[in-house]
Amino acid sequence: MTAPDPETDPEAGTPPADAAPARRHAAGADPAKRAQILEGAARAFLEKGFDAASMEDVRRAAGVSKGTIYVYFADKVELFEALVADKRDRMFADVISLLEEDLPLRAKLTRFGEALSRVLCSEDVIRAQRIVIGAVARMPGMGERFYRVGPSRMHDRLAALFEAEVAAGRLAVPDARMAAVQFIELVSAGVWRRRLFCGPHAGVEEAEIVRTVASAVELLLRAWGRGEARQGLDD
Amino acid sequence: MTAPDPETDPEAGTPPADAAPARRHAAGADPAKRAQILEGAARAFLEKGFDAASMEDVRRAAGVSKGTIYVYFADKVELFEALVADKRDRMFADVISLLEEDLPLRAKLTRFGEALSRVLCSEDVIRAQRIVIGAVARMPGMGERFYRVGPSRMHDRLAALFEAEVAAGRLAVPDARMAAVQFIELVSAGVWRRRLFCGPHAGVEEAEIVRTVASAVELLLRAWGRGEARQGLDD
Amino acid sequence: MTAPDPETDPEAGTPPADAAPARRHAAGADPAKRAQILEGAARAFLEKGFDAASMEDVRRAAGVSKGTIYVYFADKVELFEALVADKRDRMFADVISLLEEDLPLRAKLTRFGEALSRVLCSEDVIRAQRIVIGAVARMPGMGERFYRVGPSRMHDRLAALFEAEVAAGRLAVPDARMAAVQFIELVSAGVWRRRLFCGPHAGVEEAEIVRTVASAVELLLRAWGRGEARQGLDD
Amino acid sequence: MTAPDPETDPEAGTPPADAAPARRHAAGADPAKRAQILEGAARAFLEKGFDAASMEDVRRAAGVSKGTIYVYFADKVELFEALVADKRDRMFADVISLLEEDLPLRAKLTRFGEALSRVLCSEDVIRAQRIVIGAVARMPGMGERFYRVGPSRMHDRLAALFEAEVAAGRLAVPDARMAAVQFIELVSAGVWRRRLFCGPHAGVEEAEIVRTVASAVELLLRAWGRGEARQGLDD
DNA sequence: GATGAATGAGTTTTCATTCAT
DNA sequence: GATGAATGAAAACTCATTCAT
Repeated sequence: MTAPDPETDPEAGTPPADAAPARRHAAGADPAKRAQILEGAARAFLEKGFDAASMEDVRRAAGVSKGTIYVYFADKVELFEALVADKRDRMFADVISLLEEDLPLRAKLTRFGEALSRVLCSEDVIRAQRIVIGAVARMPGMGERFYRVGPSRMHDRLAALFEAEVAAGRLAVPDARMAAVQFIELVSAGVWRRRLFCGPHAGVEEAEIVRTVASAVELLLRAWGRGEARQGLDD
Repeated sequence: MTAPDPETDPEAGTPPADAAPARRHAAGADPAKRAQILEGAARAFLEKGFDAASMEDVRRAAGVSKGTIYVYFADKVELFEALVADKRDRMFADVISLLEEDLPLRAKLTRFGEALSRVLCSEDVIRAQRIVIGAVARMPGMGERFYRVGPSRMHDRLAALFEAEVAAGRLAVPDARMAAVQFIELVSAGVWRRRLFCGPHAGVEEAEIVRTVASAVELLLRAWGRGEARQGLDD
Repeated sequence: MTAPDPETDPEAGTPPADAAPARRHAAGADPAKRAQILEGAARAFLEKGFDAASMEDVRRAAGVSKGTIYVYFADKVELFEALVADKRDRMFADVISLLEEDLPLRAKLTRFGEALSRVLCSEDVIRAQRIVIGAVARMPGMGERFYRVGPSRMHDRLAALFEAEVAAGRLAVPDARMAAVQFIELVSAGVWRRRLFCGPHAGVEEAEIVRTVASAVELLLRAWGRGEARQGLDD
Repeated sequence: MTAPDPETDPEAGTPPADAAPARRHAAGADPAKRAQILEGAARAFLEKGFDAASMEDVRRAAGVSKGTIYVYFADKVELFEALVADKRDRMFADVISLLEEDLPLRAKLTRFGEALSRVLCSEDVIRAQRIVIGAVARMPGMGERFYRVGPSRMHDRLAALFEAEVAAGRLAVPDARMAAVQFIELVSAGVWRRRLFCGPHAGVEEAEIVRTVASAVELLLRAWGRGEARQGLDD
């Protein structure tokens, strides 16, 4: 349940990099070049969006030839899906790991919430999410996978944590998964949605995130906290 | 605070309709034709997205000539922005009006929450939001305006309601705006975000929305409810 | 049997040209523009062949824009097939009509044979046949149609003529269709095949054609001629 | 007149094989590898045609590297011309040899005619001829050479035979070369041309060839046969 | 004032050829 | 000497926009 399971995704991603640095790579199998292309694609797509970015933009940003891109990726869509798959996994891994730390509930939720909110609301990630959302109509599978390995997995992990806390008598939530979903939503309440539609409010986000997460934790504990978990609540 | 302020938007909308109903309209000044074009644009853009829909698609759906479209709208982007502005206002008006009704707090929040959630998560509105979000990079102003007259206005109205309830001693929220933002987020917790990334879960949404709104109301009242507003809570 | 039946071909060709010169044509329906494009396509394809000629070559030769070509023809293949269909019918009509003339058999065969041979071995027609033959693998239907309305129809008409001559006692061919096929082949014996593979032998063709047709007629009449048809044969 | 004269061709073919069989070949000088490449090229070009077959198709079919191909052949055109030169000679050798056999005229012409017709109208050879003909515009030399060592040589050999028969009193042709050309044309009358433009008429060809050759022989002998060569003719 | 045929810049993708390994 | 990854020019085709009718 805690093991990472990236293998559930059809997009295997990088071909097995030889342990011993091979002198010559098979066509489309040089991980460095693949990464270079993905990096250029990230720059081009994040700046302009999927449709507005041309393969020429990608080529220029990646510093490779057009032909080379097509050796590594069958077409523009496949390149984009590979890019999303690549960033996605990296993105959520660190955040989830915070739930494994040995900390009091309040501190753990706060650290997790802030980390999650910071990631999801950072400029690049917001741009990426906008593009993915904008592309869902044409690439439904990609959106589903993004949701599954991102938000959905968060829900699972957090629900498990809540259940453990219930068993330990520190929480009285009647529906752990609902509570998990609500908490995830609350940690970026007002920020994530706004960022999806609006440009960054210069410098505001960090303070807002701290306030928002603190409020989310308080709301949760005030509603469902028991025993030591209620410490510090006025009531 | 409750006054409608559409005039803050640069998109004036319909050109000044002549006071005296002219028999003949100036170029690009026939409101019926304008509406006809917007209707066609809505169909075309909702079905295919901004980039994938061609002006030919719009023309066909609207049943006018290409030239006419360009008389009413300077280019594709302006047409799209006008379309979004047009739908946007209609969309939020009804929902907000529910907050004016004379009902007990719990019922009022439930009705408002369900209505809002149903609107925001309906297939067409989800599609529209995806397209707007996907277009934010290229049309930042449009996203800002959408957020301002949509979610942001919700926050304002709901915060005002909460303040009134605090004044009436039925709520003890320390930060009415934060609570408003949180409530808005909670009423579609787990549904809106998923729908942004995924196709509809056949038939699931309605039941999910009812459950989710009920849980949101309960969470809010359990944390901050006072007096009669706590009726029905076990604790 | 003698009526022209161009309607057997699926390629309807030119849309009905209004008797009264319309001021404005439907998209892709201006016969003059269509002819202009076909003329440019003819120049481009005849010079370079189907694959080697680019749509840019066609555009330049036709003096229209690329977009316009694609309004009139769905793609490169369709343009080419339309071109072939267009030239084909014109090409064979005159030749076949020679068989209807009221002349002694020997003269009729000679005139027909020379006309056919001249057409089939002229530079432009040879180029066209080369391109069609080279394209058969990719457009089998086009090759079949070319053969059907070209050589095959010749066989039919000539076989009918031979049958009439047999009935009139001037010919004793045991198999009129075989004789027709043989005669068609003989009138350009050695010339057509060579021209398919080789460039023009400066100035040789005309004399060669006359000699070849004379020899073909003599061979036929010597083998199967009866009565007056044998006049002038030494044996 | 009967000596092989491949030296008239500029395509020397295999580079000078070292007199002493070297253990190691110079670049582009290994005949086995050259043959292997040509074999792959044959497969690739016959299947797709000159333009549609890519050098990658050739490489795959040949099982060598791209670079190696370019060591043996300067470019795609040269490879194709070498391929055609290679197949060409093989193709006509056997057929011509039939003219050397010691058989009665009628039998000899029949065997020769059928063999020639079968070869020229077989699927692979038809495909090859289509490709060569389609490429004549871009590679005129190749077409010329094909005609010269193919049909043209046939004409020479057959004309020589006819002259011998005239001298022997068995034939009375006034123009042996013309008769030779005519006979060559007649043995595939109606079949070769049709096959150039159309796909195979399932199973028809063999019977048609036999009938056609018989008719060609009969026509020739009926017109010009003398003495024993007229045996079996009704007249 | 409305129309829609024409435009041509710009898109994605292919593939003959080269040259570092 | 062989290899095959990389190249980039060029291809077919699209579509937002204009302007003569």
